[in-house]
Amino acid sequence: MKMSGGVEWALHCAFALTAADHPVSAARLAEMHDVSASYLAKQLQAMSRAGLVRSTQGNLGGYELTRPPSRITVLDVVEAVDGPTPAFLCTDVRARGPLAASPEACRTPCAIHRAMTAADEAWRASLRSVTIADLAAQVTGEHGRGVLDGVRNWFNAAP
Amino acid sequence: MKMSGGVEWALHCAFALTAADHPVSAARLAEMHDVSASYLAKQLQAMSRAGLVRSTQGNLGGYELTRPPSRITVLDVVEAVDGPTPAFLCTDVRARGPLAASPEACRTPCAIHRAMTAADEAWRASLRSVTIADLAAQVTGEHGRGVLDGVRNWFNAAP
DNA sequence: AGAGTTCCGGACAAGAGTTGTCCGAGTTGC
DNA sequence: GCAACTCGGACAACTCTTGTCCGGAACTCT
Repeated sequence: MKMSGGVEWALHCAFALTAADHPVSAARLAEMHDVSASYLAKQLQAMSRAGLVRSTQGNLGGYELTRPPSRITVLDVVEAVDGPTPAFLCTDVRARGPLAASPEACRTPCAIHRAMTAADEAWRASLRSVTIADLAAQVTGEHGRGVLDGVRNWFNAAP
Repeated sequence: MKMSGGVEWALHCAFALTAADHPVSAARLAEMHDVSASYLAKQLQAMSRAGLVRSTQGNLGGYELTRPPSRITVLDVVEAVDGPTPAFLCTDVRARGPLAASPEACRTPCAIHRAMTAADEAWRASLRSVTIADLAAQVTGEHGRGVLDGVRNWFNAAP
């Protein structure tokens, strides 16, 4: 089981956009993190489809957050990029083979399915409890306010 | 993000082996669940490597649980088949690019890394809280004792 | 209005990981 | 000792992710 690597990029972008007061282009975000611009664009488009960021075209266009960072959870970003589908999908094994359970017994999800769903929900709840603003607060609390200021200055500097 | 489909098979096998008092061959387990025998063998080998089941070769060989089902958690099976690697792997994006953080600032995992690790741990804790015996108890509580008895009888019947 | 940016969506190739199959090594029972 | 049966790991086929690229549309500045 592996999560899409683009999730990490998207989270870092969401964190960086916290310090921006202008739209930031995808190319600039890619340059900042030293990652592929073409591929990062794909993640940003996914975030745009999910309504987390707003994209403006044109000369001074780019991406900006649609909501205050305290209203964007880590789960929002993960689901936007990686998809909302749970990792475990039940194929109803109990309904196959010579000992197949009766169809009416399969109306409720099986015990295995429930255990996996509960774990998935615990995972989501944990990600839902952390917002982008929390991440920013942790970073400034540990490494000082200079980090976000540096990002803002770099965004405002000429390319 | 998608989990290996073999995890579901392995869990069903672990559940079925609860009702067995003899070693059961991989072919018989595959026939019972109507899945590919060759591929199911791979999952059983992984469980054997993890020490969850013991394999005996020869004429009446097969697989059997090494511990009582109350000592085998769902997480044990998931990690045996799907691997113990967490889904999220941090590539230390903050240490790259023109705004790279200083190396000494990267001694501790970044905030994003911590959030993902905490969620992963919550997921694992949920899976760890359910044992194979719990699954069997749920099934008998909902569909009666006949289910496990049927499995046992089918195992004891001649192929 | 025109030129220069920028995003958007899709098509496309490369790579990794999963899914599935096969045959040899070893063991057991007769 | 023999034969039958089993597991175990090595071997392809396939799907999905990763990554790239290009044309079209929209916006800003001159």
